[in-house]
Amino acid sequence: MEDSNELYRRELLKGSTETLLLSLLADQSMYGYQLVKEMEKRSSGYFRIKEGTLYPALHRLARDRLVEGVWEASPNGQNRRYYHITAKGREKLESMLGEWDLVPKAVNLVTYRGVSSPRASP
Amino acid sequence: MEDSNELYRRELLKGSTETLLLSLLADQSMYGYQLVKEMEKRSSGYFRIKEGTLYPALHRLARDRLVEGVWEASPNGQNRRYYHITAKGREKLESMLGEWDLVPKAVNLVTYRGVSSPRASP
DNA sequence: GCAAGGTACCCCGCATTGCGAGGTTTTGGC
DNA sequence: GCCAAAACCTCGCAATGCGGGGTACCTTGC
Repeated sequence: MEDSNELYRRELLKGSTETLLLSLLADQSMYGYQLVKEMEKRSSGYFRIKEGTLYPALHRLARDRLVEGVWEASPNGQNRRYYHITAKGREKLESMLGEWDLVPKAVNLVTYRGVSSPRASP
Repeated sequence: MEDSNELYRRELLKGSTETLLLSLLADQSMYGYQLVKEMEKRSSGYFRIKEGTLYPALHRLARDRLVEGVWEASPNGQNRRYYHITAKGREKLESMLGEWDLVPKAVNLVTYRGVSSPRASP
């Protein structure tokens, strides 16, 4: 009875991938594979970004100049593409996190569910 | 500088439409047009579901037996299709809201952003 | 020295969703 | 009679996530 929820979750997470990637990259530069592992680790296994999702997303971010990818040789000699967040990327991240905060608030307005933390109030 | 955010929001909200609709219908039965207005009203204008989104979504919900649509004549005599949530729909809604709670938590784990409300404990 | 598995990158095609644009019928105000 | 609003609907596009497939390198065990 979990598989229907998996599809639901997939749809739910659409659009959030780029925000999450930018968040990680705002902290430190990483390469693709590392991003997958780090994401899973930090979210306690919740976010398991697939490679078929990751690389296209990184390319979009690069295309929009939100990150910059540079090939660098790792200590072992293997080539890795490290992604660095740009100034524009940081701006965008701020704006995205702002959106991210609004959504649950609006959802709570609609669903009512316990007036748990209406901390905002002039 | 708002239009890029609109596209982002659109992606962000993918998958949440059905949850929102079920939430409203859990409260009381409504017809399509009413759902649009009520959603916008309750969310203070944040959610403006378009008809091209609404009706397909309602049909999916009906197909999955989460809601039931019945034609009824309104006081004026005009025919409206009222949607009623089913028992299965209520179950599903619970499960969806559960997912909805998990997401922001996992996001906070990844983004760090202030350990604002770690209310969840043992 | 070599096979196997992990690291690390990538692309293609499918499924799903949200929406703009368009269309229909009925009601009500002028 | 006419036009806006209510109320329903469909079609095609764009965007995303992902499974499956492909490549190349490095490390480890034997």
